[in-house]
Amino acid sequence: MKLEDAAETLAQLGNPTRLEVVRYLVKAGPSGVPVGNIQRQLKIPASTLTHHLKHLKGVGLLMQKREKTNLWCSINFDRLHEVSDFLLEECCSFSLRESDKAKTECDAA
Amino acid sequence: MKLEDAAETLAQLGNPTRLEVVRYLVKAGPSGVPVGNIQRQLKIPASTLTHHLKHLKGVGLLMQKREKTNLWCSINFDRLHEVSDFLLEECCSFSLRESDKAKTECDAA
DNA sequence: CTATTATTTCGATTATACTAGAAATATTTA
DNA sequence: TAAATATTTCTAGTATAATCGAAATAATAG
Repeated sequence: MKLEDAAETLAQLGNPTRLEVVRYLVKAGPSGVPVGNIQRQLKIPASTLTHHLKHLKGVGLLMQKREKTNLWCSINFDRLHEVSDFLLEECCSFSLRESDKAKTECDAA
Repeated sequence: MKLEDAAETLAQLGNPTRLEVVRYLVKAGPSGVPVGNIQRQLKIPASTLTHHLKHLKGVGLLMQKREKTNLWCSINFDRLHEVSDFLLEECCSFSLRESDKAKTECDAA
């Protein structure tokens, strides 16, 4: 993952409203949730939500699938992994928490 | 980690210049690097760099320690872990990549 | 076709972030 | 104290983002 792409993706995750949506979708799992459901559950005005969904889709975090009148949204877990991987990329040998220093999880890397 | 804090931290990581700094500091390891070193290596104007370092410090990603005229900067790896943990929080059971679906790493969660 | 429900576009307001040059401050060395 | 190096503050221009109401556009069901 290129730095610019990672930055853009992180920036999109860095908005509280969007992060809330992401968390909601993560909990919803792969089957996803309709837009209106998100809107009602998280009490986000429809136009605001559409705006944010477009952002999330733009960086590949969101997948959408139409079924009848509903637009189902689901998280792209692979993309979420890519971002978190980028954050920890190449820091394994330095990344042990103090509390984990005695363990050896990272020895293999 | 609270959602608002995670969002704020992710937002700070979401700027390309700052993410470049973070990556540089990650590679530098726990001993860190002086501000001027970052500035010259990444060719970031001093005032711009100071500005960004303040942001990173503000969300606890950056630790600083003075030694003579140099201000040494190092990454707070624990904080970096907290953020990436938040991203994957509670998505373990859904978070297998397609290519990993056959494996069982997440079965314990 | 009409009504209903779902979602998006438009438009406008407001706020905040990025950038960097110039000047200021701090710290050390001579 | 003066000179040199390191870092920060000040300031200002420019750009981009967040928000949401109202109106517009799907898509389906009756």
